[in-house]
Amino acid sequence: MNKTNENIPECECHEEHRELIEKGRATIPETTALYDLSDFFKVLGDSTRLGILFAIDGAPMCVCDISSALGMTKSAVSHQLKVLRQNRLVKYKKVGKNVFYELSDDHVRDIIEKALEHIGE
Amino acid sequence: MNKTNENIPECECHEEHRELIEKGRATIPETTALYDLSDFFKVLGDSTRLGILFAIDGAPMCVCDISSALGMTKSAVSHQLKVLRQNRLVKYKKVGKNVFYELSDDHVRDIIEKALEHIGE
DNA sequence: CAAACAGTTGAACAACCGTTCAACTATAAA
DNA sequence: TTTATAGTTGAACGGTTGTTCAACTGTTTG
Repeated sequence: MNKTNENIPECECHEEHRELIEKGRATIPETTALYDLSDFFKVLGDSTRLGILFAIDGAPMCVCDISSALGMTKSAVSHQLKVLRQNRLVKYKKVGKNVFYELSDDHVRDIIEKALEHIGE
Repeated sequence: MNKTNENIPECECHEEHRELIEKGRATIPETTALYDLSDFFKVLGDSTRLGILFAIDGAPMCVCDISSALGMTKSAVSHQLKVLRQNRLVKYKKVGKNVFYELSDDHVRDIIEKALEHIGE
């Protein structure tokens, strides 16, 4: 027979596994920290944003140049730069008509490098 | 006057910045590698999947226990475990009626730790 | 001043994604 | 073999997200 509206869980293993469950639950960060972490990875989970980060790694670039390097419109790039700005992954300087973007610190580079190592296997 | 259908980019800085653009473009990995990388981060960019990874860090857990630890239905957890399986972030063993999941290697732990460091600032 | 250019922004649309629901498989117990 | 439990799966629904389009701001140049 089918249970509609499957409830949160109440399986037999709970008797023996209660400790395990508690231990598992204890290692999960609090909700807000978990959301912060997933939000951070979400920002890196887009090829356009990653492309921008790679492009400006080494030397700062203006929006137009980034657009050119990626082969995308300035608008699309600007929208993604906003996301990167809001999440503190890039910083920028206004120089005349141009806005130059660069990586905000080395942490991000490290994380991306570690991820590339992980994939290359 | 407004340019509808904004084209890829053709700004003045291109004359002087041509080298910079080429350099930027050169540091961007090829398209498939960029997609692999963003796909990897996409997998980590969900609080449910992160929760699962934290829960099973240390000791393998069955689906029902993971569901209990997260306070979610088995179905929702199973769907996300499938994503984690397909991306080689977890491995599993069948024992009787249960399926025990654990982290597939230490790489992921390192990356998550680095990301937590980055956020805590 | 006006014109041109760099960049930003909001609305809209389509594509994507996570959860729910219902049904299914498989193993274990009665 | 029948029943109950653990887990998986596909469809559907609603919310999110990335790009496009059009309009806008601000700076420089003529």
